[in-house]
Amino acid sequence: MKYWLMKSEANCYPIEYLEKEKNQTTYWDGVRNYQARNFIRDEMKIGDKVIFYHSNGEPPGAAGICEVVKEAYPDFTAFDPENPHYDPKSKKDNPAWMMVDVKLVTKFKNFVSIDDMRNNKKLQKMQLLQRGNRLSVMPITKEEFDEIAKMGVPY
DNA sequence: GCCAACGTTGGC
DNA sequence: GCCAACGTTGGC
Repeated sequence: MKYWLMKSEANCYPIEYLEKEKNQTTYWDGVRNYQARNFIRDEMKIGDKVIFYHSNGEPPGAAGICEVVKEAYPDFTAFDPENPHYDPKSKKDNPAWMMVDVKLVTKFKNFVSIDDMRNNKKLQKMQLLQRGNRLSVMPITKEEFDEIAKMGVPY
């Protein structure tokens, strides 16, 4: 099993929206970066755990945990000219962009801000915290996942 | 709203 | 295939 961190803009699709979805499940659309796409297409498997991260938030940070419940399939929002994520380069017979379905596991009782993560020695190496990081989907280690989960849901 | 960082595009 | 210009991301 792998562990991931995925960013969603806090003012666009916060974790509260996922909470309200039917079966607390949604499709993760709008990834338009090849490196992130490759992770989704090639490496994400059912049961993988994902840190749901709020970017552009007040403050930015980890809001909860979800898990992959459906593996990569074409991101249909790329085919729709009306959709903000429309990309004419992606054809139905040769889709450029992929998505997975994720289901909410838990929303954190304690929101874990990016400052909290920066101040935690065990999380220093995370790609998220490196200068200039822009990837919206990135792998993290089990240790990092467990640490964030511990900070988010204290006993 | 600013702007550093970085990915993508397109002329050559 | 290089690289300048441009667009986007995302923390601040």
